[in-house]
Amino acid sequence: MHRVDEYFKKLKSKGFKLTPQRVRILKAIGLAEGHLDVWEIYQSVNREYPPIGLATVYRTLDLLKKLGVVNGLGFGEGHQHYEISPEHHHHLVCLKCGSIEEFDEQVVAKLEAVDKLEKELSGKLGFKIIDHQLEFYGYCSKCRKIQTDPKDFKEQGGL
Amino acid sequence: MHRVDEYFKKLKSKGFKLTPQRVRILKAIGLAEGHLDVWEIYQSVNREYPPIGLATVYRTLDLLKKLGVVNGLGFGEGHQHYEISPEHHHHLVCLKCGSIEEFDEQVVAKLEAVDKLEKELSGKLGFKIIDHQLEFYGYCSKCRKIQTDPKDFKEQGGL
DNA sequence: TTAAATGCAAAGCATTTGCACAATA
DNA sequence: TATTGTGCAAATGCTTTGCATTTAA
Repeated sequence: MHRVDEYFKKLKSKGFKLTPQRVRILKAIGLAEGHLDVWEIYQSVNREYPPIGLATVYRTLDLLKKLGVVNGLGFGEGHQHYEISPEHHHHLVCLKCGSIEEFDEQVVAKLEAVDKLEKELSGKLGFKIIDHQLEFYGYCSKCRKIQTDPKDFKEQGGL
Repeated sequence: MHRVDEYFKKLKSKGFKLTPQRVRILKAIGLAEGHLDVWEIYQSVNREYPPIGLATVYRTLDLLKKLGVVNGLGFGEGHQHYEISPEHHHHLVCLKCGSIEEFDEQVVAKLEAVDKLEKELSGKLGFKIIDHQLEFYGYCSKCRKIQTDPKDFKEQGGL
């Protein structure tokens, strides 16, 4: 059974109604390749289920977030991207161009340490930890070459 | 010499002008206890330097971010909070009430593993890493007690 | 002196909200 | 049938931008 289907049960068990909109929004997020933002989710659902309002998308995401079913990720763009709550997620965020690369954990040593820490913290701090996110900030290969000075700043759209 | 002062030098050396606004914005962030958001920074600077515009705060933060001097942290509130770029920063973000607690790293085992990983990644991925952020998501002690169901949802302002 | 920076006000988006109507359980 | 959920459109709120003016170097 796919994780998304389990979440349908969770909604029902909590007394929320299982509407076509909610089902489709959750599926859209779950089936997407990357992390969709609100507008993309709206578009995606609209393709097969036209009469949906943007407000419904926002309200549903709000609900799903609070149920711990999806996570909203902010990358400093001014709006959020959503994903089905995963084990964890790691990103490389470029401070200049804002690009976001996901990196495969297997590229390097595992992050067992973080998982272990998560468990320890959960016990000690009275904070029930559901998920974590590790992000690295820096400059992507492209941006490492760019100079940052007042003159270029304007031309490059602020780098 | 305080790190903030070094950043003044960095600005100058890159050819940017050292205006009173920029100095005060940077100081406000550097001296603050927590992580200020744009409005708080604006208020803070206004107290001693009235003729400053909100737009200037935004533009300055943009510049400082791109220079790697400050970091914008998004906690899913719809707007960012700023801090002088630190070694690293770890938070506990409550998925229900949105509260953010910073946790003292010393509470538990150190996160050497993350620092080590940072170095390894820097070499392998062609991505120059400047900083990282580790966030844990879950429910704070207060919110663990609250029920999430349709009836309460409205009354509690969506929990 | 001159490019860069600022303030103000207008414009642009993203998100939230009120309310009448529709739909689930 | 009783709530809960939805769509629409208006309202908010945060952020960006254009332009005339000021200012650091």
